[in-house]
Formats: sequence, structure tokens, C-alpha cells
Amino acid sequence: MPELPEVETTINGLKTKVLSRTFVDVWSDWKKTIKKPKDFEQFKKELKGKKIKNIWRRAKNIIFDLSDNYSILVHQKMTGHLLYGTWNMEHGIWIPVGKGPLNDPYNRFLHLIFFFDNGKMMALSDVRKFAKVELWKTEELKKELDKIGPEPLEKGFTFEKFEEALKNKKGRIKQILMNPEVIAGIGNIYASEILWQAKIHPEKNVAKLNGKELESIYEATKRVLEIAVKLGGESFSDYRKPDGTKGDFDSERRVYKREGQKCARCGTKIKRIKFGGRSAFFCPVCQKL
DNA sequence: TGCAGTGTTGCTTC
DNA sequence: CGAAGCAACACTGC
Repeated sequence: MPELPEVETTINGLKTKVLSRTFVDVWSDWKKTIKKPKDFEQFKKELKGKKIKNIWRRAKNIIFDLSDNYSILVHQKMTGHLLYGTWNMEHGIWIPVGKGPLNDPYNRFLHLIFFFDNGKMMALSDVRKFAKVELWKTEELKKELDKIGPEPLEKGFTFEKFEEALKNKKGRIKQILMNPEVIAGIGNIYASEILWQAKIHPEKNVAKLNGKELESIYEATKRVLEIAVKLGGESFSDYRKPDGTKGDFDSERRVYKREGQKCARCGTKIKRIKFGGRSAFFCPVCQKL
């Protein structure tokens, strides 16, 4: 999906709804989403009867800890988002029960539905079908997740930790920020936003950043992500919260997808360049190379 | 009609 | 060997 703030928002929304619920069934019309175990019937068999004990986030992964020491990992990739509600199958299409946000066009692409013991459902809407779902033994999954870089919103993420993570790294700062092995959870939107806040050019070589610049990137990273979580994530793409509504980060979005618009700081036209296969948005005047 | 797109991995090229 | 580029996954919206 979407990035750290959107995943965090999804978890916050689900926590109040699905904690302590037990899975009674699963439906899918795109079984390739289930990567582990690969056989969908096997997945269903193993999942049925398991209870959700905890929900948490690591990088952009959503993890449901279940009874019997199992865990589900959901990665929403580009367009996936988890919704909570009730749907009825009518003429081969899932129709949301009741009106409102669940009728949003982006909430139509349901390819996987979990059924709970209270009659409610958790659905994965995913236009591009890149999302993945895996069932793990909790201990094995934890080992896998240890390979990911530090969590920027955790208390232990000090400036020293940040410096350490960037030490000996080569390349352009934006790509380093987006590398999950360096720092967890930052993607294309927030990398651009963070660097605008920090007044650093996205192509600046990491090795050439001085202490003061590193510090402003560190501060901006925490600040931008915290604000985005508070606002419930972005709202210009097809990301939706579990209740189907949009986040409110748009009021804080300064550069991403704002090519040609005026920089909020100096009025210069925002530029878009492409490297590393992705678009970077920035102000060519107040972000220093 | 053509292109760009929130993520990640793995292959190819230099 | 490392860095960088690119394809793959699949589909919609502009």
C-alpha cells in the first residue's frame, strides 16, 4: 500500500473491530494473493478457528498474531487496502450492506474476504492484485521481520540510530530513505515530503550530508510520519481506511504530485524528476543539492 | 491512445 | 563486485 502512516491507520482502525475475533471462513477470486501456504484450501483449513490476539505493524507489513502461535502477514503493496464491514454476494458481486463510504469506487475491487464469528468481514480491496497474504508460525515470521531496518516512530529511534543506519550507504538520499533495509516504512510520497521539510535535494549524495543536514532529515522524518499518522494517511490515491473513508494528509502535502505548483516556502514551481524508476518531487530553489 | 502509478524483488547491464 | 536500470506483478484513470 501506501506507506507507514497508511498502514498504521489501517491497524488503528482494525484494532477496535477485529481483536479477539475468530476466523470462520475465507473467500477469494484471486487466490494468488495467498503466498503461504500456496494452496488456498490449505490456507483456509489452517486459518479456520484461529483467533486474533494482536495486530501490529512492521515497516509496511500488517501482522495479525493468532492463537496456536500462528501469524498472518498482509502486505498491501501498491493498491491494496483492508476494509471492515459487511457485504452480501449478489449476482456474483459483493455488495456492501448499508450505504456510505463502502460504496466508494475504490472499495469495489474485493479479491479476498475473511469472515468472522460475529458475522462481520474484513476484505482486501486491491485493483492491481499485487498484495500478498502469508500464514506463518509466529516465531519464524519474527525472524524474517528482523531483517528490516529500524522503525522511525519507535522511541528507540534516536538520531544516533539514524546516523548508524545511513553510515557507509552510497547513493541518493531519497532512494536511501526508501530502502526498507535502511529505514522501515518510507515510500515515494513521504520521501519527497520529508526532504522538502528538511530542505534537502532528493538527489543529494548521502555521503555528502553534514551533521546538520542529517539532523534536519531525521527530525523531518519523525515529524512528517507522525503528522500523517495523526491525519489518517493520504487521500489522493485509492488508499482507504478500514471504514472506507479517506485520510486527511492532503492538507499537509507540500510537493508530492504538485509538479508546476508553487512551493509553499518560496513560491518557486515544484519540479518532478525521475530516478530509481520513481518520480521525485521537490523545490529546485529551497532544497539544496 | 499512451503513460504513470503508493512496493518489492530479482535480473541485467555497465 | 557494486551501482544503477529495468522488468515483473496487473489494472485503472487521466
